Amino acid sequence: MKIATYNVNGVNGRLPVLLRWLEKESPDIVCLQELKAPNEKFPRDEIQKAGYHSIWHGQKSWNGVAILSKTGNVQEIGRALPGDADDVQSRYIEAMVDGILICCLYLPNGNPAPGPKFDYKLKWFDRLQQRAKTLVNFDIPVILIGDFNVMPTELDVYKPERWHKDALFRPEIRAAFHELIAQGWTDAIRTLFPDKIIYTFYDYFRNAYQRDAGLRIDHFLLSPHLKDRLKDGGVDREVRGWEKTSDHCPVWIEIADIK
DNA sequence: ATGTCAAAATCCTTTTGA
Repeated sequence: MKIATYNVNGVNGRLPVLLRWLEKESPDIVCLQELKAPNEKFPRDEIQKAGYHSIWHGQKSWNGVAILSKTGNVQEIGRALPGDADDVQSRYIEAMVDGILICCLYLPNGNPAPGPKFDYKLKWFDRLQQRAKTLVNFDIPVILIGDFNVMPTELDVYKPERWHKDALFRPEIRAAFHELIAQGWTDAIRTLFPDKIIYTFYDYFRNAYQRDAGLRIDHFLLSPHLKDRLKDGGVDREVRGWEKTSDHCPVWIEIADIK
């Protein structure tokens, strides 16, 4: 089973790119982030024509997450991260898909830091840790998937010394990510490729993609049930070079089916 | 400090978030 994540940076503006990639790579399950569309403007019909059932949690202008499935065997569990009833940002959706609990998330960017946006990121991260602490002990496979807006280590940044004060790399944020991992989660891509430089995002500025000046911020965190079923993974880097593309690349993993 | 991109409001140019 192939599972992918893709921060599309506007699901309608990037729809031709999304459909072209779905056709080419044909993942079984896809998590999307940054839909930048209200619920009524999600392109359900076009995605259905491409062979995918979808559930989504949209919002006007910003944020928005969705889960796509080829089988349509999807049971939504929730569409808000517990812990703050006043949080109106659409950044989380959770569903059982083909026997796996898929948690699609778009963690806040947090810049500029310090400031209220960084405080919101820290609080959101704390809520994610709380939810994850419950999920990691579930007797079913669980994956936390999406744009975490965190580079976990210096290997995940093209020039780490330039990023120490950035909200994506500050010590507090890296510490939060490592605390999350310590609950028992497996960073799938880093586990497959322990020493490899892998980026999932390239800024639109200064020809970052052409210079390979990227960041690894899109992650799959596997619960203990799935650790031994991880077969392969990678980044569809060439998609970042397509016309009218997102600033993120699609990322994917392959999970062995249950025998 | 800079740079790019897309979409909304301030509405055909500027502001915003990333």
